[in-house]
Amino acid sequence: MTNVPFLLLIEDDDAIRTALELSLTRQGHRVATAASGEDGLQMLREQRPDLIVLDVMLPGIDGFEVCRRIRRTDQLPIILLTARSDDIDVVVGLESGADDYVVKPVQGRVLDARIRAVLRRGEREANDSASFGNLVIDRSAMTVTKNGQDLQLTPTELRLLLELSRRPGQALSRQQLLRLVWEHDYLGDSRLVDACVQRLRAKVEDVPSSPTLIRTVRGVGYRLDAPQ
Amino acid sequence: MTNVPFLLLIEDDDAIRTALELSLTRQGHRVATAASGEDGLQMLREQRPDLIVLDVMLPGIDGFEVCRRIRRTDQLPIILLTARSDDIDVVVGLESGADDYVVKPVQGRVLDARIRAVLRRGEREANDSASFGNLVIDRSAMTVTKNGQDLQLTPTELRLLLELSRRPGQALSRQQLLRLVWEHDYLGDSRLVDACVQRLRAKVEDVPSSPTLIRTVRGVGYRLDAPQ
DNA sequence: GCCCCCTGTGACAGCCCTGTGACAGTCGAC
DNA sequence: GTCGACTGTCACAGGGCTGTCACAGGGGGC
Repeated sequence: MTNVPFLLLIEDDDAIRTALELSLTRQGHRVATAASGEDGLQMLREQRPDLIVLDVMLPGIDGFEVCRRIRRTDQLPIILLTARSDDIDVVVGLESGADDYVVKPVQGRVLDARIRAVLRRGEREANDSASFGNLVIDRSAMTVTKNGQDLQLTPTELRLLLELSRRPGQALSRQQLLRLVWEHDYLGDSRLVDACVQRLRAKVEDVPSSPTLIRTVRGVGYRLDAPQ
Repeated sequence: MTNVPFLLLIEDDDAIRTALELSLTRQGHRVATAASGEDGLQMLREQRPDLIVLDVMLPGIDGFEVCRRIRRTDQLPIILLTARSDDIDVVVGLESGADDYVVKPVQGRVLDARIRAVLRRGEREANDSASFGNLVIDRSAMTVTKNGQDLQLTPTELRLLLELSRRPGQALSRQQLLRLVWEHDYLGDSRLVDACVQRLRAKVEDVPSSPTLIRTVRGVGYRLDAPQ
Protein backbone atom coordinates (compact mmCIF):
# COMPACT_ATOMS: atom_id res chain seq x y z
CA MET A 1 0.00 0.00 0.00
CA THR A 2 1.55 3.29 -1.00
CA ASN A 3 -0.27 6.24 0.49
CA VAL A 4 -3.61 5.85 -1.16
CA PRO A 5 -5.34 2.70 0.02
CA PHE A 6 -7.01 0.75 -2.77
CA LEU A 7 -10.38 -0.65 -1.71
CA LEU A 8 -12.74 -3.12 -3.24
CA LEU A 9 -16.38 -2.46 -2.35
CA ILE A 10 -18.77 -5.35 -2.84
CA GLU A 11 -22.39 -4.24 -2.50
CA ASP A 12 -25.42 -5.11 -4.60
CA ASP A 13 -27.64 -2.13 -3.83
CA ASP A 14 -26.86 0.47 -6.50
CA ALA A 15 -27.79 3.48 -4.40
CA ILE A 16 -25.72 2.46 -1.38
CA ARG A 17 -22.79 1.36 -3.53
CA THR A 18 -22.66 4.66 -5.36
CA ALA A 19 -23.01 6.67 -2.17
CA LEU A 20 -20.26 4.75 -0.39
CA GLU A 21 -17.98 4.88 -3.39
CA LEU A 22 -18.35 8.64 -3.55
CA SER A 23 -17.86 9.06 0.16
CA LEU A 24 -14.78 6.82 0.31
CA THR A 25 -13.25 8.50 -2.71
CA ARG A 26 -13.73 11.84 -1.02
CA GLN A 27 -11.92 10.50 2.04
CA GLY A 28 -8.94 9.86 -0.15
CA HIS A 29 -9.21 6.20 -1.08
CA ARG A 30 -9.10 4.59 -4.48
CA VAL A 31 -12.21 2.46 -4.90
CA ALA A 32 -13.17 -0.40 -7.17
CA THR A 33 -16.69 -1.82 -6.94
CA ALA A 34 -18.49 -5.07 -7.58
CA ALA A 35 -22.20 -5.79 -7.39
CA SER A 36 -22.08 -9.48 -6.49
CA GLY A 37 -19.95 -11.95 -4.61
CA GLU A 38 -18.84 -13.68 -7.80
CA ASP A 39 -17.76 -10.42 -9.43
CA GLY A 40 -16.04 -9.45 -6.21
CA LEU A 41 -13.96 -12.62 -6.05
CA GLN A 42 -13.02 -12.16 -9.68
CA MET A 43 -11.94 -8.55 -9.14
CA LEU A 44 -10.00 -9.54 -6.06
CA ARG A 45 -7.87 -11.83 -8.20
CA GLU A 46 -7.39 -9.25 -10.93
CA GLN A 47 -6.87 -6.07 -8.98
CA ARG A 48 -5.30 -7.10 -5.65
CA PRO A 49 -6.89 -4.42 -3.47
CA ASP A 50 -5.50 -3.51 -0.03
CA LEU A 51 -8.80 -4.06 1.71
CA ILE A 52 -12.33 -5.29 1.02
CA VAL A 53 -15.58 -3.74 2.19
CA LEU A 54 -18.14 -6.49 1.86
CA ASP A 55 -21.91 -6.37 2.19
CA VAL A 56 -23.44 -9.39 3.88
CA MET A 57 -26.77 -9.47 2.02
CA LEU A 58 -25.75 -10.34 -1.50
CA PRO A 59 -27.65 -12.20 -4.19
CA GLY A 60 -26.14 -15.63 -4.85
CA ILE A 61 -23.36 -16.41 -2.40
CA ASP A 62 -23.71 -14.21 0.65
CA GLY A 63 -21.09 -12.10 2.36
CA PHE A 64 -20.17 -14.64 5.02
CA GLU A 65 -19.44 -17.21 2.34
CA VAL A 66 -17.47 -14.73 0.23
CA CYS A 67 -15.47 -13.95 3.33
CA ARG A 68 -14.71 -17.59 4.02
CA ARG A 69 -13.67 -18.18 0.42
CA ILE A 70 -11.33 -15.22 0.44
CA ARG A 71 -9.76 -16.43 3.68
CA ARG A 72 -8.87 -19.76 2.14
CA THR A 73 -6.28 -18.08 -0.01
CA ASP A 74 -5.87 -14.51 1.15
CA GLN A 75 -5.03 -12.65 4.32
CA LEU A 76 -6.06 -9.18 3.26
CA PRO A 77 -8.31 -7.20 5.61
CA ILE A 78 -12.07 -7.53 5.22
CA ILE A 79 -14.71 -5.25 6.70
CA LEU A 80 -18.23 -6.65 6.71
CA LEU A 81 -21.09 -4.28 6.14
CA THR A 82 -24.67 -5.10 7.02
CA ALA A 83 -28.10 -3.80 7.79
CA ARG A 84 -28.76 -6.40 10.44
CA SER A 85 -27.51 -5.64 13.86
CA ASP A 86 -28.15 -8.93 15.56
CA ASP A 87 -25.29 -9.80 17.82
CA ILE A 88 -25.19 -13.32 16.49
CA ASP A 89 -24.46 -11.97 13.03
CA VAL A 90 -21.50 -10.05 14.37
CA VAL A 91 -20.13 -13.22 15.87
CA VAL A 92 -20.68 -15.26 12.71
CA GLY A 93 -19.18 -12.51 10.61
CA LEU A 94 -16.05 -12.17 12.66
CA GLU A 95 -15.67 -15.91 12.91
CA SER A 96 -15.86 -16.32 9.17
CA GLY A 97 -12.64 -14.37 9.09
CA ALA A 98 -13.63 -10.71 8.86
CA ASP A 99 -11.51 -8.10 10.58
CA ASP A 100 -14.32 -5.74 11.44
CA TYR A 101 -18.07 -5.58 11.23
CA VAL A 102 -19.96 -2.36 10.60
CA VAL A 103 -23.71 -1.88 10.81
CA LYS A 104 -25.56 0.21 8.20
CA PRO A 105 -26.49 2.97 7.98
CA VAL A 106 -22.93 4.10 8.48
CA GLN A 107 -21.46 7.56 8.13
CA GLY A 108 -18.66 7.89 5.62
CA ARG A 109 -16.29 9.24 8.25
CA VAL A 110 -16.90 6.30 10.56
CA LEU A 111 -16.34 3.73 7.83
CA ASP A 112 -13.24 5.64 6.84
CA ALA A 113 -11.93 5.60 10.40
CA ARG A 114 -12.53 1.86 10.68
CA ILE A 115 -10.82 1.26 7.36
CA ARG A 116 -7.80 3.21 8.50
CA ALA A 117 -7.73 1.40 11.84
CA VAL A 118 -7.72 -1.99 10.14
CA LEU A 119 -5.04 -0.94 7.65
CA ARG A 120 -2.93 0.60 10.38
CA ARG A 121 -3.01 -2.66 12.27
CA GLY A 122 -1.62 -4.45 9.23
CA GLU A 123 1.11 -1.92 8.72
CA ARG A 124 2.14 -2.04 12.34
CA GLU A 125 2.58 -5.75 12.13
CA ALA A 126 4.28 -5.80 8.79
CA ASN A 127 6.77 -3.14 9.54
CA ASP A 128 7.51 -2.12 13.06
CA SER A 129 10.81 -0.57 12.08
CA ALA A 130 12.26 2.85 11.63
CA SER A 131 15.24 4.08 9.65
CA PHE A 132 17.55 6.99 10.26
CA GLY A 133 20.12 7.52 7.57
CA ASN A 134 21.81 4.20 6.98
CA LEU A 135 20.52 2.93 10.30
CA VAL A 136 17.53 0.59 10.51
CA ILE A 137 15.89 -0.19 13.82
CA ASP A 138 13.69 -3.28 13.90
CA ARG A 139 11.62 -3.00 17.02
CA SER A 140 10.11 -6.45 16.89
CA ALA A 141 13.35 -8.32 16.26
CA MET A 142 15.14 -5.91 18.58
CA THR A 143 17.96 -5.52 16.13
CA VAL A 144 19.73 -2.53 14.66
CA THR A 145 21.51 -2.65 11.32
CA LYS A 146 23.85 -0.13 9.74
CA ASN A 147 24.25 -0.41 5.99
CA GLY A 148 22.60 -3.78 6.29
CA GLN A 149 25.07 -5.07 8.84
CA ASP A 150 23.97 -6.13 12.28
CA LEU A 151 25.13 -3.97 15.15
CA GLN A 152 25.79 -5.60 18.50
CA LEU A 153 24.16 -3.21 20.93
CA THR A 154 24.03 -3.85 24.65
CA PRO A 155 20.63 -3.83 26.32
CA THR A 156 21.03 -0.34 27.69
CA GLU A 157 22.31 1.05 24.41
CA LEU A 158 19.38 -0.56 22.63
CA ARG A 159 16.83 0.84 25.07
CA LEU A 160 18.36 4.27 24.73
CA LEU A 161 18.24 4.12 20.95
CA LEU A 162 14.66 2.85 21.00
CA GLU A 163 13.51 5.68 23.24
CA LEU A 164 15.24 8.26 21.09
CA SER A 165 13.84 6.75 17.92
CA ARG A 166 10.30 6.93 19.24
CA ARG A 167 10.66 10.68 19.36
CA PRO A 168 12.72 11.54 16.30
CA GLY A 169 13.70 15.17 16.03
CA GLN A 170 12.69 15.80 19.61
CA ALA A 171 15.25 16.88 22.17
CA LEU A 172 15.17 14.77 25.31
CA SER A 173 16.70 15.95 28.55
CA ARG A 174 18.99 13.77 30.58
CA GLN A 175 16.24 13.65 33.19
CA GLN A 176 13.73 12.30 30.69
CA LEU A 177 16.17 9.79 29.28
CA LEU A 178 17.04 8.64 32.77
CA ARG A 179 13.40 7.98 33.48
CA LEU A 180 12.68 6.34 30.15
CA VAL A 181 15.75 4.17 29.85
CA TRP A 182 16.92 3.59 33.40
CA GLU A 183 13.64 4.12 35.24
CA HIS A 184 15.46 6.22 37.78
CA ASP A 185 14.08 9.47 39.02
CA TYR A 186 17.12 11.32 40.12
CA LEU A 187 20.23 12.07 38.17
CA GLY A 188 22.87 13.52 40.45
CA ASP A 189 25.94 14.99 38.91
CA SER A 190 26.57 11.85 36.96
CA ARG A 191 27.92 11.28 33.47
CA LEU A 192 25.68 8.22 33.18
CA VAL A 193 23.60 9.33 30.22
CA ASP A 194 26.54 10.88 28.43
CA ALA A 195 28.64 7.76 28.82
CA CYS A 196 25.91 5.62 27.34
CA VAL A 197 25.36 8.05 24.50
CA GLN A 198 29.05 7.94 23.80
CA ARG A 199 29.09 4.17 23.64
CA LEU A 200 26.03 4.20 21.40
CA ARG A 201 27.59 6.79 19.09
CA ALA A 202 30.72 4.69 18.80
CA LYS A 203 28.64 1.94 17.25
CA VAL A 204 26.04 3.93 15.39
CA GLU A 205 27.74 6.96 13.93
CA ASP A 206 30.02 6.96 10.91
CA VAL A 207 32.29 9.49 12.59
CA PRO A 208 31.59 9.25 16.32
CA SER A 209 33.48 12.46 17.05
CA SER A 210 31.16 14.48 14.83
CA PRO A 211 27.82 12.76 15.17
CA THR A 212 25.10 13.24 12.58
CA LEU A 213 22.40 11.00 14.06
CA ILE A 214 22.49 11.49 17.81
CA ARG A 215 22.98 15.23 18.21
CA THR A 216 23.87 17.02 21.40
CA VAL A 217 21.46 19.73 22.47
CA ARG A 218 23.57 21.88 24.70
CA GLY A 219 22.04 22.68 28.06
CA VAL A 220 19.32 20.08 27.49
CA GLY A 221 20.25 16.61 26.36
CA TYR A 222 20.17 14.70 23.11
CA ARG A 223 18.11 14.31 19.97
CA LEU A 224 17.94 11.70 17.23
CA ASP A 225 17.94 13.30 13.80
CA ALA A 226 17.05 11.78 10.52
CA PRO A 227 19.37 13.35 7.93
CA GLN A 228 17.16 15.59 5.79
CA MET B 1 -0.48 -17.05 22.30
CA THR B 2 -1.45 -20.57 21.76
CA ASN B 3 -4.66 -21.17 23.55
CA VAL B 4 -5.11 -18.61 26.22
CA PRO B 5 -4.95 -14.94 25.33
CA PHE B 6 -4.00 -12.74 28.25
CA LEU B 7 -6.11 -9.58 28.43
CA LEU B 8 -5.94 -6.43 30.48
CA LEU B 9 -9.35 -4.92 31.19
CA ILE B 10 -9.38 -1.26 32.25
CA GLU B 11 -12.81 -0.20 33.52
CA ASP B 12 -13.73 1.89 36.54
CA ASP B 13 -17.30 0.70 37.09
CA ASP B 14 -17.07 -2.21 39.53
CA ALA B 15 -20.20 -3.97 38.33
CA ILE B 16 -19.31 -3.84 34.64
CA ARG B 17 -15.70 -4.76 35.30
CA THR B 18 -16.64 -7.81 37.32
CA ALA B 19 -19.23 -8.91 34.80
CA LEU B 20 -16.90 -8.56 31.86
CA GLU B 21 -14.08 -10.27 33.69
CA LEU B 22 -16.33 -13.22 34.43
CA SER B 23 -17.66 -13.37 30.91
CA LEU B 24 -14.24 -13.15 29.28
CA THR B 25 -12.83 -15.75 31.63
CA ARG B 26 -15.67 -18.06 30.66
CA GLN B 27 -14.81 -17.53 27.02
CA GLY B 28 -11.38 -18.90 27.77
CA HIS B 29 -9.27 -15.80 28.26
CA ARG B 30 -7.02 -14.98 31.15
CA VAL B 31 -7.93 -11.56 32.46
CA ALA B 32 -6.17 -8.95 34.58
CA THR B 33 -8.10 -5.85 35.57
CA ALA B 34 -7.42 -2.24 36.50
CA ALA B 35 -9.86 0.38 37.74
CA SER B 36 -8.14 3.50 36.42
CA GLY B 37 -5.98 4.63 33.57
CA GLU B 38 -2.95 5.09 35.81
CA ASP B 39 -3.26 1.59 37.25
CA GLY B 40 -3.78 0.24 33.76
CA LEU B 41 -0.60 1.79 32.40
CA GLN B 42 1.28 0.44 35.38
CA MET B 43 -0.07 -3.06 34.91
CA LEU B 44 0.68 -2.90 31.20
CA ARG B 45 4.35 -2.39 32.01
CA GLU B 46 4.43 -5.12 34.60
CA GLN B 47 2.34 -7.83 33.00
CA ARG B 48 2.69 -7.35 29.24
CA PRO B 49 -0.79 -8.53 28.20
CA ASP B 50 -1.63 -9.61 24.66
CA LEU B 51 -4.48 -7.16 24.28
CA ILE B 52 -6.16 -4.31 26.17
CA VAL B 53 -9.87 -3.70 26.59
CA LEU B 54 -10.18 -0.07 27.58
CA ASP B 55 -13.17 1.89 28.82
CA VAL B 56 -13.36 5.45 27.52
CA MET B 57 -15.04 7.06 30.51
CA LEU B 58 -12.42 6.81 33.22
CA PRO B 59 -11.74 9.04 36.20
CA GLY B 60 -8.52 11.00 35.80
CA ILE B 61 -6.98 10.47 32.38
CA ASP B 62 -9.65 9.20 29.99
CA GLY B 63 -9.53 6.24 27.67
CA PHE B 64 -8.54 8.21 24.58
CA GLU B 65 -5.55 9.61 26.41
CA VAL B 66 -4.59 6.22 27.84
CA CYS B 67 -4.76 4.87 24.31
CA ARG B 68 -2.52 7.57 22.94
CA ARG B 69 0.00 7.07 25.73
CA ILE B 70 0.14 3.34 25.14
CA ARG B 71 0.66 3.93 21.43
CA ARG B 72 3.69 6.07 22.08
CA THR B 73 5.58 3.02 23.22
CA ASP B 74 3.54 -0.09 22.47
CA GLN B 75 1.99 -1.80 19.51
CA LEU B 76 -0.31 -4.23 21.25
CA PRO B 77 -3.98 -4.33 20.17
CA ILE B 78 -6.44 -2.06 21.98
CA ILE B 79 -10.23 -2.34 21.97
CA LEU B 80 -12.08 0.72 23.19
CA LEU B 81 -15.28 0.23 25.13
CA THR B 82 -17.84 2.93 25.66
CA ALA B 83 -21.41 3.78 26.49
CA ARG B 84 -21.57 6.64 24.05
CA SER B 85 -22.42 5.77 20.52
CA ASP B 86 -21.82 9.09 18.86
CA ASP B 87 -20.12 8.56 15.58
CA ILE B 88 -17.62 11.27 16.30
CA ASP B 89 -16.39 9.32 19.32
CA VAL B 90 -15.78 6.30 17.15
CA VAL B 91 -13.65 8.41 14.86
CA VAL B 92 -11.71 10.01 17.70
CA GLY B 93 -11.21 6.64 19.33
CA LEU B 94 -9.91 4.92 16.26
CA GLU B 95 -7.69 7.85 15.41
CA SER B 96 -6.11 7.81 18.83
CA GLY B 97 -4.73 4.43 17.86
CA ALA B 98 -7.34 1.89 18.91
CA ASP B 99 -7.87 -1.24 16.84
CA ASP B 100 -11.57 -1.56 17.46
CA TYR B 101 -14.35 0.32 19.14
CA VAL B 102 -17.24 -1.44 20.86
CA VAL B 103 -20.38 0.22 22.22
CA LYS B 104 -21.82 -0.86 25.57
CA PRO B 105 -23.92 -2.69 26.47
CA VAL B 106 -22.06 -5.47 24.74
CA GLN B 107 -22.70 -9.19 24.91
CA GLY B 108 -19.79 -11.28 26.11
CA ARG B 109 -19.84 -13.36 22.95
CA VAL B 110 -19.62 -10.30 20.75
CA LEU B 111 -16.73 -8.81 22.67
CA ASP B 112 -15.06 -12.19 22.57
CA ALA B 113 -15.50 -12.42 18.80
CA ARG B 114 -14.03 -8.97 18.32
CA ILE B 115 -11.11 -9.81 20.58
CA ARG B 116 -10.40 -12.93 18.57
CA ALA B 117 -10.72 -11.03 15.30
CA VAL B 118 -8.17 -8.48 16.46
CA LEU B 119 -5.78 -11.11 17.80
CA ARG B 120 -6.10 -13.30 14.71
CA ARG B 121 -4.31 -10.72 12.60
CA GLY B 122 -1.10 -11.18 14.53
CA GLU B 123 -1.10 -14.93 14.29
CA ARG B 124 0.18 -17.09 11.55
CA GLU B 125 -1.69 -19.99 10.09
CA ALA B 126 -1.07 -22.93 12.34
CA ASN B 127 -1.44 -25.77 9.92
CA ASP B 128 1.37 -25.57 7.47
CA SER B 129 5.01 -26.31 7.84
CA ALA B 130 7.82 -23.88 8.23
CA SER B 131 11.54 -24.24 7.68
CA PHE B 132 14.43 -22.51 9.34
CA GLY B 133 17.80 -23.38 7.90
CA ASN B 134 18.00 -27.15 7.77
CA LEU B 135 15.16 -27.42 10.25
CA VAL B 136 11.63 -28.25 9.13
CA ILE B 137 8.68 -27.88 11.47
CA ASP B 138 5.52 -29.70 10.47
CA ARG B 139 2.77 -28.24 12.57
CA SER B 140 0.06 -30.64 11.61
CA ALA B 141 2.19 -33.73 12.13
CA MET B 142 3.84 -32.08 15.13
CA THR B 143 7.24 -33.26 14.01
CA VAL B 144 10.54 -31.53 13.59
CA THR B 145 13.22 -32.76 11.21
CA LYS B 146 16.80 -31.63 10.81
CA ASN B 147 18.43 -32.47 7.50
CA GLY B 148 15.50 -34.80 6.91
CA GLN B 149 16.05 -36.71 10.12
CA ASP B 150 13.41 -36.80 12.80
CA LEU B 151 14.23 -35.02 16.02
CA GLN B 152 12.90 -36.40 19.30
CA LEU B 153 11.67 -33.30 21.09
CA THR B 154 9.97 -33.44 24.45
CA PRO B 155 6.52 -31.83 24.71
CA THR B 156 7.83 -28.67 26.33
CA GLU B 157 10.67 -28.30 23.88
CA LEU B 158 8.20 -28.72 21.02
CA ARG B 159 5.82 -26.11 22.39
CA LEU B 160 8.68 -23.70 22.86
CA LEU B 161 9.87 -24.22 19.31
CA LEU B 162 6.35 -23.88 17.93
CA GLU B 163 5.75 -20.60 19.72
CA LEU B 164 9.06 -19.22 18.55
CA SER B 165 8.40 -20.37 15.00
CA ARG B 166 5.03 -18.67 14.88
CA ARG B 167 6.81 -15.38 15.27
CA PRO B 168 9.99 -15.82 13.27
CA GLY B 169 12.42 -12.97 13.58
CA GLN B 170 10.58 -11.53 16.53
CA ALA B 171 12.27 -11.22 19.89
CA LEU B 172 10.20 -12.78 22.67
CA SER B 173 10.85 -11.94 26.30
CA ARG B 174 11.15 -14.61 28.95
CA GLN B 175 7.87 -13.28 30.33
CA GLN B 176 6.10 -13.80 27.03
CA LEU B 177 7.58 -17.23 26.54
CA LEU B 178 6.59 -18.22 30.02
CA ARG B 179 3.01 -17.26 29.27
CA LEU B 180 2.95 -18.80 25.84
CA VAL B 181 4.62 -22.09 26.63
CA TRP B 182 4.05 -22.65 30.33
CA GLU B 183 0.96 -20.51 30.87
CA HIS B 184 2.49 -19.09 34.01
CA ASP B 185 2.25 -15.47 34.91
CA TYR B 186 5.21 -14.92 37.07
CA LEU B 187 8.80 -15.70 36.39
CA GLY B 188 10.74 -15.20 39.56
CA ASP B 189 14.46 -15.48 39.43
CA SER B 190 14.23 -18.79 37.66
CA ARG B 191 16.35 -20.26 34.94
CA LEU B 192 13.34 -22.15 33.62
CA VAL B 193 13.15 -20.62 30.18
CA ASP B 194 16.91 -20.62 29.73
CA ALA B 195 17.19 -24.24 30.72
CA CYS B 196 14.56 -25.27 28.21
CA VAL B 197 16.15 -23.18 25.49
CA GLN B 198 19.43 -24.84 26.25
CA ARG B 199 17.91 -28.31 25.90
CA LEU B 200 16.21 -27.31 22.68
CA ARG B 201 19.41 -25.86 21.28
CA ALA B 202 21.24 -29.06 22.08
CA LYS B 203 18.92 -30.88 19.69
CA VAL B 204 18.28 -28.23 17.10
CA GLU B 205 21.51 -26.35 16.57
CA ASP B 206 24.48 -27.62 14.65
CA VAL B 207 26.83 -26.07 17.19
CA PRO B 208 24.79 -25.56 20.36
CA SER B 209 27.43 -23.36 21.93
CA SER B 210 27.17 -20.84 19.09
CA PRO B 211 23.54 -21.00 18.04
CA THR B 212 22.43 -19.73 14.64
CA LEU B 213 18.71 -20.47 14.88
CA ILE B 214 17.62 -19.65 18.40
CA ARG B 215 19.43 -16.42 19.13
CA THR B 216 19.80 -14.80 22.51
CA VAL B 217 18.57 -11.22 22.70
CA ARG B 218 20.42 -9.90 25.68
CA GLY B 219 18.29 -8.12 28.21
CA VAL B 220 15.14 -9.42 26.52
CA GLY B 221 14.86 -13.09 25.71
CA TYR B 222 15.15 -15.17 22.58
CA ARG B 223 14.38 -15.05 18.89
CA LEU B 224 14.12 -17.66 16.16
CA ASP B 225 16.00 -16.55 13.08
CA ALA B 226 15.67 -17.89 9.62
CA PRO B 227 19.10 -17.66 8.03
CA GLN B 228 18.50 -15.16 5.21
C1' DG C 1 3.45 -50.86 41.19
C1' DC C 2 7.73 -49.98 38.96
C1' DC C 3 10.71 -47.59 36.18
C1' DC C 4 12.26 -44.21 33.13
C1' DC C 5 12.21 -39.87 31.18
C1' DC C 6 10.93 -35.27 31.51
C1' DT C 7 11.12 -31.00 33.96
C1' DG C 8 11.85 -27.39 37.27
C1' DT C 9 15.27 -25.67 40.56
C1' DG C 10 19.27 -23.86 42.57
C1' DA C 11 24.08 -23.19 42.37
C1' DC C 12 27.90 -21.63 40.05
C1' DA C 13 31.03 -19.67 36.71
C1' DG C 14 32.31 -16.56 33.22
C1' DC C 15 31.65 -12.91 30.39
C1' DC C 16 30.60 -8.58 29.35
C1' DC C 17 27.89 -4.72 30.58
C1' DT C 18 27.60 -0.56 33.21
C1' DG C 19 28.03 3.13 36.51
C1' DT C 20 31.52 6.10 38.40
C1' DG C 21 34.84 9.55 38.94
C1' DA C 22 38.51 12.10 37.07
C1' DC C 23 40.17 14.77 33.54
C1' DA C 24 40.30 16.89 29.00
C1' DG C 25 38.07 19.40 25.53
C1' DT C 26 34.59 22.55 23.78
C1' DC C 27 31.21 26.05 23.62
C1' DG C 28 29.12 30.40 24.73
C1' DA C 29 28.63 34.62 27.27
C1' DC C 30 30.59 38.74 28.57
C1' DG D 1 40.23 36.67 24.93
C1' DT D 2 38.90 34.69 29.25
C1' DC D 3 36.38 32.17 32.22
C1' DG D 4 33.00 29.05 33.67
C1' DA D 5 29.85 25.64 32.63
C1' DC D 6 28.85 21.88 30.04
C1' DT D 7 30.06 17.74 27.45
C1' DG D 8 33.30 14.02 25.63
C1' DT D 9 36.28 10.40 26.88
C1' DC D 10 38.44 6.74 29.34
C1' DA D 11 39.74 3.05 32.50
C1' DC D 12 38.25 0.19 36.05
C1' DA D 13 35.84 -2.50 39.35
C1' DG D 14 31.57 -4.48 40.67
C1' DG D 15 27.83 -6.87 39.40
C1' DG D 16 24.07 -8.36 36.45
C1' DC D 17 22.85 -11.63 32.98
C1' DT D 18 23.14 -15.87 30.71
C1' DG D 19 24.94 -20.64 29.93
C1' DT D 20 25.50 -24.86 32.06
C1' DC D 21 24.90 -28.74 34.99
C1' DA D 22 23.47 -32.02 38.42
C1' DC D 23 19.75 -33.54 40.99
C1' DA D 24 15.30 -34.68 42.79
C1' DG D 25 10.47 -35.02 42.25
C1' DG D 26 6.72 -36.39 39.52
C1' DG D 27 4.07 -38.18 35.94
C1' DG D 28 3.10 -41.40 32.39
C1' DG D 29 3.72 -45.80 30.18
C1' DC D 30 3.81 -50.54 30.66
